[in-house]
This record gives sequence, structure tokens and C-alpha cells, in this order.
Amino acid sequence: MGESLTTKAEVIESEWLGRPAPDVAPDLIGCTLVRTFPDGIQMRGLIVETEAYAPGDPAFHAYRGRSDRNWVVFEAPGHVYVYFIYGMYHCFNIVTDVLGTPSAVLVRALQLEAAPHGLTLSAKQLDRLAAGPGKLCRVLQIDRSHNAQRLEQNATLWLEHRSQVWQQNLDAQQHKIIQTTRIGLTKGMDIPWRWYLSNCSAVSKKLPQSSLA
DNA sequence: TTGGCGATGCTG
DNA sequence: AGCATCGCCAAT
Repeated sequence: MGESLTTKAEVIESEWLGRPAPDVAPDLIGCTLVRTFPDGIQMRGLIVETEAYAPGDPAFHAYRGRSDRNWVVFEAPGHVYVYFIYGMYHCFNIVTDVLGTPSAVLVRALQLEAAPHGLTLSAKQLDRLAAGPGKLCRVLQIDRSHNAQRLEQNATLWLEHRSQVWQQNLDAQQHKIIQTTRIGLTKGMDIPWRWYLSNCSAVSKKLPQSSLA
């Protein structure tokens, strides 16, 4: 009974990520990011907001070619690209598409399954802990030491596919995936490569530039 | 409720 | 100099 609804979480393989970032980014909404800390404790969060960065995109770090910072986004799908910004934040990206084609998805927000150990939080407080790319990295303790690592099961970071229940709810339009323009950019502001889960309080609240007109 | 700005340091 | 950010504080 209920067998079809309790199937084990399926790990996302690099082959699944071997597509253009604007195809992968919406598909990652509803998937789960799993972080294992050095002490073995795991933290899990539903991906609720993503942005795509792809060749020819003036907002992409790789727009002007390979550099010491961005070389990882030219690697095979399934690598992690972490960069440091504004002197105090890290941003976590998933490398997609084929080897040699710079392509990445910025993971902007997670809905955490549980509060970090020792913290007692309301659901609302919990939803704000990883609501934004910098906050996400802070709570998951992701920094440049994770750059160029591979996403695979039992590594420090890996991905799991949408659960059947989540997919069924999406199909039944219990929730929706909204597409908009990206956030915090001075170039490529017209490209609608941001996706987020509707009615989710774990999505970052900031509005894209284009919605200000 | 919204908007402007400072903190902070790496990158090209 | 500019930046794929965030939280504070002032103005509304």
C-alpha cells in the first residue's frame, strides 16, 4: 500500500545535467540538495529558486572566456561552481551542458527540511534561512573549498530528483513554476532565465530589475 | 512597506 | 572600479 508514493529518493546523475542551463534550471525546482557536514550530519533542502547562465549571456562570468575564477563552468556537467562576491558572500552553482560549453545554474533559494541542529524555529523563520544565494551558502557552509567538486551520492553535496508526490502536485497545479527575469544584474536583465516556486515563502523576496518599469 | 546604502574583498 | 548580496535604517 502506498508503495508508489514511498519510493526511495533518486540521485541526480551528471547525464541528466548535460543539457543547456535554461533547460535544466526549471527542472531543478522541486529537486533536493543534500549537504553532508564533516561530522556526518546532513542538511536537506528543496530547491525553490534558480537562475540559468549560458553562452552568449553578457551577465555570465564566462562571457569573456575562461579565467582562473570561472574555468569550472567549462567542465563536465555535475561539477560545483562556487564564487565569492561582495566581499562576504558565496554563491553556489551547478555546472550543466557538455564539456567545453560554459553553462551553469545558480541555486538561489532552498526550503530547508529541518532547522540546523540546536535551533528552534517557526516554519516561517526556517523558510528564510536559505532564501537567497548568499544565505543558502551561509547556512549550508558552502565556500570556495567546494569549488570544482563533483555532485555525487555520499559526497559533501549531491542532488535528488523530485519526489513522486511533488511531481503529482505540480501536474495537478497545486503549485507552479514561475519564469521571470534574473536578479541583481547590470547586463542581460531582459533574459527571462529565473524560475521560482509559486506561493513559497522560502523564495528570495527581491524583485528583478525588469519588474520595476 | 519600500528604497538607498555600507560592509567587505576578489577579479580582470 | 565593479560586483549573480544582504540587512539596516530612514522615509513613506
